[in-house]
Amino acid sequence: MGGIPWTKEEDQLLRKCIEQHGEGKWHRLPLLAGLNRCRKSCRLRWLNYLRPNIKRGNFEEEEVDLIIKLHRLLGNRWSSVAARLPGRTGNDVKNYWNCHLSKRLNAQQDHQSTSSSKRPSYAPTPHQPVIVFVQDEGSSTGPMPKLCNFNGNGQNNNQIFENNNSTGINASHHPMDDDLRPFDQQVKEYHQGSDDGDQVNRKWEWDDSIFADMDLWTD
DNA sequence: AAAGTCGTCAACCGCCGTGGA
DNA sequence: TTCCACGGCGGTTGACGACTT
Repeated sequence: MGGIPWTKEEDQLLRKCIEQHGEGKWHRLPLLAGLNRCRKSCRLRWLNYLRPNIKRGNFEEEEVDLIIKLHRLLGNRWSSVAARLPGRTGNDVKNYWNCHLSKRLNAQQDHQSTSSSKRPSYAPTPHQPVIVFVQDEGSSTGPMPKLCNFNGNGQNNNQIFENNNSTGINASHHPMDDDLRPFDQQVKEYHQGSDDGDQVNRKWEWDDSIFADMDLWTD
């Protein structure tokens, strides 16, 4: 393991302390619990192992499917992915991805890249929904992320896009104007560009909008 | 049976954003 | 405005068990 394993006695002390004082105040917890561990270790041990309702064991097929879909939408934001998987932690999801899925998907991508036409590395596979940043007309909040589908040439499939008016996408806005840079970069710039000082709420706001869109897509 | 290799996953590390002083 | 403490997160590490040679 990557550190000193927790003993049953330490787990007991941590659990007892959190039952008494509640979650949070991690900086005080080692002292309160009488543990010779740093605040981060205590928090991690609780969140990844001791918290009630944590699901252990193999991932089910539905969970794996969901992880793949969510990762496509969110990238390596493991805590956000895990938030949609009841009982699973970000660490679990991350480990599962690194051990199982990244290799599997890389192998698939290698196979695709040798058998299909040229496509930019960040471009989606055909009919794979991706996020584009759309400036809604009359909106003062700046570009918002929306799901969009692509055809096999790496171009937007307008048919699907325009049929998806229920997502709130402005059909008069041509999707090819949208930004197709790598997702992580767009997220970073999106947050950097925020000037309302409420980035956390805003992040969840658009996460939810993406999932609302995704539901429409998968229905 | 022994040695070497690989896969898994708990734990740690370092960075970032936030809020309060 | 700056500094600092804290919470939170993703990336990485490394021990250990399983598997292969």
